[in-house]
Amino acid sequence: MKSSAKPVRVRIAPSPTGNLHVGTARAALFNYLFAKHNDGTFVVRIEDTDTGRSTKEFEKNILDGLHWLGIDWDEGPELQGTRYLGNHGPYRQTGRREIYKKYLVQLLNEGKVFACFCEKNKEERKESSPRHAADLHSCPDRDHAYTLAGSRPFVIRYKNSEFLEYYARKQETIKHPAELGVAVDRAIYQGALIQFNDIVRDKLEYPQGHLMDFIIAKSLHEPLYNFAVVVDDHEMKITHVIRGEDHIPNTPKQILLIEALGFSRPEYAHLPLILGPDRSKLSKRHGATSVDEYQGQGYLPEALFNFTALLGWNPGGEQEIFPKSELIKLFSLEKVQKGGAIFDTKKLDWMNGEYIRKKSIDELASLCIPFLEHAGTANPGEHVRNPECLKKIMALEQPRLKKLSEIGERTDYFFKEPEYDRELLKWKTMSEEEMAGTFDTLIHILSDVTLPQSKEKLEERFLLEIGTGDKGRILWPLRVALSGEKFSPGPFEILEILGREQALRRVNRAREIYMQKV
RNA sequence: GGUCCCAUCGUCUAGAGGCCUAGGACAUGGGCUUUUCAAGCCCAGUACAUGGGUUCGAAUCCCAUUGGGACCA
Repeated sequence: MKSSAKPVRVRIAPSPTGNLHVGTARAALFNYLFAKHNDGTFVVRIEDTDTGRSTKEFEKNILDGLHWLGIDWDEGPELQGTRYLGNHGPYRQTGRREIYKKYLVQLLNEGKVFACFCEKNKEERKESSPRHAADLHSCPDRDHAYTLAGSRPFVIRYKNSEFLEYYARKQETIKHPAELGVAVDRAIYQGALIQFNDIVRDKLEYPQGHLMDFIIAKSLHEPLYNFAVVVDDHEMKITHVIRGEDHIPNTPKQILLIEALGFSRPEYAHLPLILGPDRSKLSKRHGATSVDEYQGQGYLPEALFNFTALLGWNPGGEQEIFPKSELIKLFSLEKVQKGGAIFDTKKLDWMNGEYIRKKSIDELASLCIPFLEHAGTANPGEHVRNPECLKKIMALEQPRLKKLSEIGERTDYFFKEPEYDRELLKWKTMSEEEMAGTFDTLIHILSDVTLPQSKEKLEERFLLEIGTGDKGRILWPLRVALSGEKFSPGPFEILEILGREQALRRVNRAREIYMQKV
């Protein structure tokens, strides 16, 4: 998708205060798809701070998670920004303090912000102020000249109320916001309505009267999110800001800052939220929320990528399974959904199964080995060491598996003799005599055949013996004797893998277990 | 509480005024196949939140109500 327009540049700004949340991953995914679709650049900038304790660890987790999903970036912390269009780094907020300071000083000098030395901390304000007081903050410092004198703590506030006064002067009928108190009528403040375009939802607007002086930095060295992100978007030449809907309320503040700094406005696209089953924003109380948790449960990156891409976006056809390249080809922000989407793991499970079935046996085997070892069932078993055997097991489980993490539990009977209830051996309503006969037949056949043999050959041999009767009479007890499970793959497949010695031992043991109690 | 955003099956969604007695997928139920479970194939049920407009015609456009969510406090 070559476009003759200027190349798009998008970014994500994860804050390393936790693991890679699926919401962040989805935002990354959409940025990635958009960038790739338009032959543009995808930037990762880390919104770190000094206060975060395990920031480094979380950052690694986030970047690893993105890599695992198959989302790679053109500029970001690991690549040093050397791949495209020169260096826009550093890509960590803590490395850019001088840049922020420069713009902070500029705004102070132009009188567009002021240093506020109010001692009132957050708790005090909460208690002493009427509702909305935080929005209508006024303090004696706002009229003072900027000074660094004194070591008192201060915050830097954007002087929004001044601009409101300007609008007020333009229209004589307008009252000063302070006089109006809480009720700010948007019609009265028409002139102060911040409007911006959103690719997903068309026009959005916000009454400026609701954001009076707001804090943009805690000090010259500690910029806050809204300020830092505006500076970085400008410095990094970001053309499209694609992020979650929860950022809509930040946008007007950022626009005010963009205008104060004389930057140009990027295009905005706000993505619908990913919700939990109760329709509130997906959070820990809903269960797994981070990409590494899904990885740990044995979801394939392709499946999670495909599933997440279709959460809040759809290319319009009836297809469900899309390889990454196809998603890139089809992606468009215009087709992004407006309403939030519930993260439905049932559908993810199905999709994961589809991707598991697409894997080659070799790939599946190497993906499963860590899970087998983790489950402890593969007691570094001879079967794991024996690749031929492992492959056969994989082929058996491939159509059944929804998550790789199930592999241990599903196949542990290959690695150790199964435990089961005596009654499970009985097929429908067989009598004791019939069961005894079945065991005789099984031992007879198993002693006769030479294993290993293909399951087709085995089946042929057994059917010869069984004749035209009810096959379950022989096959159900055999299957249970071999697997100990109520549900499992067929007896011939298991037989083929276990070998004669093991099979005979298990059938004999089954007979013992069955006879014991009578 | 204030502001903003959103609204098609249980869930993800198709739908850009007539192709809609609303299509697909997951999930659910039933069937085929079958020694069991999967996989596969076939079938079924289930949705345009409500009320007003606009229009010859509305899931689609406008308004209100209701409901949900986000952000701020």
